[in-house]
Amino acid sequence: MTIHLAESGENAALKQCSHDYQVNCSSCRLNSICLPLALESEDIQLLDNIIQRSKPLQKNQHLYREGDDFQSVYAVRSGTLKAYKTTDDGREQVTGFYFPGEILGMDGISNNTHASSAKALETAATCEIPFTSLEKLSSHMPSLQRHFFQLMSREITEDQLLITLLSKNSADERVAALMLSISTRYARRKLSATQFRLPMSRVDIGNYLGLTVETVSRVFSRMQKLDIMRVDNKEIEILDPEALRRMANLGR
Amino acid sequence: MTIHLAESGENAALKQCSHDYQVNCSSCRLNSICLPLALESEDIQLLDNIIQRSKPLQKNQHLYREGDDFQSVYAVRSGTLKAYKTTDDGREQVTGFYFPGEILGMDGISNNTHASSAKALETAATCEIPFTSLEKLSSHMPSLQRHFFQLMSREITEDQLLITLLSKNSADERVAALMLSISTRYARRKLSATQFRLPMSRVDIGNYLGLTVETVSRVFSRMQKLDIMRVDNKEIEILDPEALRRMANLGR
DNA sequence: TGCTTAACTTGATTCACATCAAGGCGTAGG
DNA sequence: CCTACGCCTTGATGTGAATCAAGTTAAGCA
Repeated sequence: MTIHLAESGENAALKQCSHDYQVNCSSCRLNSICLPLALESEDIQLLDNIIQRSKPLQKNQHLYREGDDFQSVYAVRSGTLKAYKTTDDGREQVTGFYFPGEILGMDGISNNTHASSAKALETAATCEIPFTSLEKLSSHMPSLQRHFFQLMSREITEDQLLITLLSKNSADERVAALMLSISTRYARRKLSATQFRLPMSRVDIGNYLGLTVETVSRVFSRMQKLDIMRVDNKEIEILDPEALRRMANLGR
Repeated sequence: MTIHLAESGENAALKQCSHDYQVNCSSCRLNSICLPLALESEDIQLLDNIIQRSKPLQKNQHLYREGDDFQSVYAVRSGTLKAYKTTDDGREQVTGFYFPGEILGMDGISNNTHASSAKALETAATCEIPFTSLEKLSSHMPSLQRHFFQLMSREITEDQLLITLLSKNSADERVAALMLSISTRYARRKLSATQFRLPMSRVDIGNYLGLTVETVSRVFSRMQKLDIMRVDNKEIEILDPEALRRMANLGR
């Protein structure tokens, strides 16, 4: 069972502080939304065996960088990360934010090279899933194979949503849509859907949504004035979810 | 030369006119860029067995529609298709163009429902690959599993490219980038990289790139005036590829 | 504790592209 | 053959968000 104890007792120590350092998928409170989803408990055990849990990343530390050899995909255990690409002229494009239970790094599969960089927006812990092991395991576990195909497909549909957002929606709509998306993701983890702290800066938000910081800031002010949200720096409180949905104008 | 005889001898007839109606992967001239890529010839045979080749779609016919049950992914054999989503307020977002050898429909895997619609921009033939069969086959053929993971990952990285294009680049840059992309895809099929016919309308281009028809048209005029491209309705000739790359401003 | 720098907000101005409007051209159908 | 419609182009005008410019608040650090 023991995977890579550097020295004695590490595993035992980890078990003791399991609230911030989960040691296995079976006991992880994210397992219903993460990769183990839809696996039998014995299968979860097998998956568990290939997963490597490393020490948390500090804020601004990289999990991987664009161009790095692709070895693994990662599940977020705690904290938040952003994925981004750097264009040749040095500008940055944020391609996604990753919350606990979400998987990142799949864009590296196609070329065996990470197509984007990932850095921690705050202290963050991840589970590393070596891809070759995952591939082998998938061959023997149809439900895992299926689930991983679905995860990749989900990434595609989410990218398409962002594409539509960028090409068809106004600044107000984009920001509102992001707030709704974040709210939903908190709710999925049984956290408040109406009060939360944004882990990313205004710059990151603008960057993700194809807007400037100034515009993002103005939209927040506008939402505040309309009593749709209370915005106190990174603390968000959604006062009128219905109005927010109307503002996002995405339908349902 | 006769193409789709309904009655006897269909297979034999097809073999005779294999240049426009490929009957198997082994003899398909697209097999080096399509799904069979990286498969052994005996494995290609197995893949071949699950693939269904149906009669061509006419222009504007749908291959599948958003919301349809997901059963299969498709490889383009000839012609071109566009994938698009319809937003709740009725507008359309083109999410991709698919040329011969390219795979579409993977966005349906996540929900067992097609997340976008696909329609033929001109007469087009496809190979239907039933997904459950593909899954089973993948379990037994590591190289196929790997290749399909890579295809999905490629779709992700390409969507990310479009995201960056939409959020960071000017109208000129977007159109130039699309022309380069199309040029590359023709070249991959050993066709001219500098002279080709655009299968899609200006509306579709605008829709894909988040621009209006008028803007697309103006960019084409500008390119023509600068002697970067000759544009005669849908006929394109790239006169100065280097200048086009500079205009796209994507670096290499 | 105060200093320094990063992150955010707000206002004034500019600009790229959308919108509105009209005319040209190629193709299908009577 | 002519008419009609879809598709494309070009011009004039409007506008949402970018840019430029300050100032404020929050946060790291000596």
